[in-house]
Amino acid sequence: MNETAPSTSSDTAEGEVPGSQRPKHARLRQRLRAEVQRMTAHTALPTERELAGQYGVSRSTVRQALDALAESGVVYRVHGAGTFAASTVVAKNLTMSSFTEDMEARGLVPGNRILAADEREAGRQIAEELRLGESDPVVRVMRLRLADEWPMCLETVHLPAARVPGLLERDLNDSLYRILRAEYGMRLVRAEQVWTAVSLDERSAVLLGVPTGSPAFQVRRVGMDERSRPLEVTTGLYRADRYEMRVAVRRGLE
Amino acid sequence: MNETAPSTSSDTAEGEVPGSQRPKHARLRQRLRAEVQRMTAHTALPTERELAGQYGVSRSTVRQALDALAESGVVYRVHGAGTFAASTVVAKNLTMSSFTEDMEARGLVPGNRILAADEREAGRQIAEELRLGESDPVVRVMRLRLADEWPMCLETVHLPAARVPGLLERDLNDSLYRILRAEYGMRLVRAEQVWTAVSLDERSAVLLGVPTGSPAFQVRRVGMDERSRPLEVTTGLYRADRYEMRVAVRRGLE
DNA sequence: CAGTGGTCTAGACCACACT
DNA sequence: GTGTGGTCTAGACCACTGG
Repeated sequence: MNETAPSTSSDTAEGEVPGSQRPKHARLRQRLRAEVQRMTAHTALPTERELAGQYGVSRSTVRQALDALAESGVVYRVHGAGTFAASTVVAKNLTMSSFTEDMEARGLVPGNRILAADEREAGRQIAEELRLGESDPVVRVMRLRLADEWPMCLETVHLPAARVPGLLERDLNDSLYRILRAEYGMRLVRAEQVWTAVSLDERSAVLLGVPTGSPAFQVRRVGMDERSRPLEVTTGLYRADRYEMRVAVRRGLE
Repeated sequence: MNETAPSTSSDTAEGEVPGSQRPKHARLRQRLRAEVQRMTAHTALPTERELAGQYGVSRSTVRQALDALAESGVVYRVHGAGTFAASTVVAKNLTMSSFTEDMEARGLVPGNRILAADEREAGRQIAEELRLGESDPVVRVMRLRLADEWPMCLETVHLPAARVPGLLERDLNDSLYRILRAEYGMRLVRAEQVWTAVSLDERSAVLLGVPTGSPAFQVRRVGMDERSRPLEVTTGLYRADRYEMRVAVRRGLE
């Protein structure tokens, strides 16, 4: 990217921390995404060879950037013809995100009301999902999650107690996942989720402020680190009248 | 792949059509996936350089194959340490699939009962989603979809009539998407889906064989080709007691 | 046909993990 | 240190689109 010149002493420009140098393909991807999103749909981008020249990188690096953008549906490629801006993306790929991030992405202000926070035995199902013993202690946090002050979701998080000493003494009104990452080094990067549609029982309905029997989304998630080790189990109950899931999907390989 | 030897006359083995030669990275990915799934979790794969040697390809090609496997959660990589088999993947990435494929993936036998098949005006919403005029004709196909002979889903497909001449004279008990692809060259590769949880009205509940007010998944999908041009709009109503959605998700880039 | 994206190679250097 | 994955380059050829 920067200059092609051998070494003008400053490779990191504009107040960047020298050590935090991101790879060229990542920076290029970011720049291209910004430009593409200002283009009208189906407009052709410069060719890969042109981009390589313009940004002073090799064609492989350009392709690495474009691969990611094509993967997430920002551009599409037509073999032999070119690379084009895709239609305005209304739905993103489904990614792992916290309630806080999810609401912020929807333009809503996330809120929180702790209903319970305690330590208890794992029990059969949780133990199995977290790969613990049945009587191992787990921390349970139940929260009513708000969007613009209104009830949106009833959420229960289970964590291995051994991994999060002192968690119950902390302020849980913050994003729990920021705490887990910052204080306990738990980096959730993958999850397996099971979505089901349910009718709300009386207790849940009252908490969510809707009639008993109203439809709701139930999502059960096992969050894992990069090595696929389970770190947390979360169950969420979302009001169906206020929550929908938008997803962009692609045909898989072979 | 195969032998590194210059040309043993047969590069395409086992009854492959010579013209259908798939790229090396795709074949390697397939072989590696098969091997990895026979390994126990967290076992290290050979190094990238070893794999390159073993299969007679360059390291870049190995990486192209491994990138795809890491993306889909089959393996994970640890910088400086190696590449490892991930835990048994119970959920796949969410991909675009037809009802038929979906049921077959679940080990169920898909079935079909046509409820209606006709041509009508698009109307406002469909027209907008298919980028047609409001009074342009669309073909509508309503089907009750069965799994192991039992009602699973109520599905309504809308197609631009101009794109599918003679469709209504065909046997629609087959996979509709196979017909669209084979006969009309419509290649659905992307879709935007909106999932909601609903309570079934009386008419839908009767058709699905459950009590009125039972919970259900509703999914509305706009299917598109590689250039993001909409080709079909489908609405599905799934019995919540027989259908759940399992998804593997990852944290997005930046 | 010229021009585009798709594939592949060989080689270099860097950043990180593990011992 | 040694070895791993991560980044990047320069160049070659193929497959496809579109005039």
